Amino acid sequence: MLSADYLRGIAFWARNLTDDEVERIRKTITEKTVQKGAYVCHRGDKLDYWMGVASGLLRLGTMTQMGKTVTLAGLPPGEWFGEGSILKNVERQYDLVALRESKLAMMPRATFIWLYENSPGFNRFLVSQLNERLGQFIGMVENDRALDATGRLARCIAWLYNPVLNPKSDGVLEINQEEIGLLSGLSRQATNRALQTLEKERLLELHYAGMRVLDLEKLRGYGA
DNA sequence: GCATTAACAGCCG
DNA sequence: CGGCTGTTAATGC
Repeated sequence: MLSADYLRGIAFWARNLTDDEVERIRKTITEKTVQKGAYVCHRGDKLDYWMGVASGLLRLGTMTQMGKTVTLAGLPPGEWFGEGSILKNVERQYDLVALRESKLAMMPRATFIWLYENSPGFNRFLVSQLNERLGQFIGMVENDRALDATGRLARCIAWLYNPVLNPKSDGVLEINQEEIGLLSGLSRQATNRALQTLEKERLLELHYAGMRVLDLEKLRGYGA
């Protein structure tokens, strides 16, 4: 069973809840581990859980008819997702793949609905999360048409670093070049070149299997 | 040209 | 040693 402290560590929204609320829901939340490359769900699945990334990294996306992968978002630790399908009680709209071994926290639909109907703190969180997502996707539509590889990579890094959606970020992204490439739709080699360009411009600092973000605003607007 | 795959040597943990 | 990184060479659109 998850402790209240552990839950608050992996779920930013739990800090908006009263102790009573946390006590009431934490018993209902379970965890599971998924292996690298495994699908968490496919488009069209009916999944009765709201899920959070406790550790690892997931990719949210779809396939075109040609079998080409389109990434819609990367989900680093601390992010929770699926509220759209839960609220509407419909099938999942997207595929979800683990890019490395990941641990998922799963909240049953009944618990989610209970929070939605009873907890003001939870609702404040939901509104800010939906608002943040909306802003991200609008930005994607505006810019993605004419961005070069470096621009797309910069955008992708800015996503993962989003402090509202991903409150656990402290400046260091633990993601290797292959993984960020998978999210950006670039080969590992192209990713490597783009990262070096961004480092030369001092927008980030490369580390072994990770990087430190130095200028989030410039990354977000790169090439626009 | 530009991006991708394949291959390899060097480095980090 | 195994995984990650930086380069280069060959190939495709």
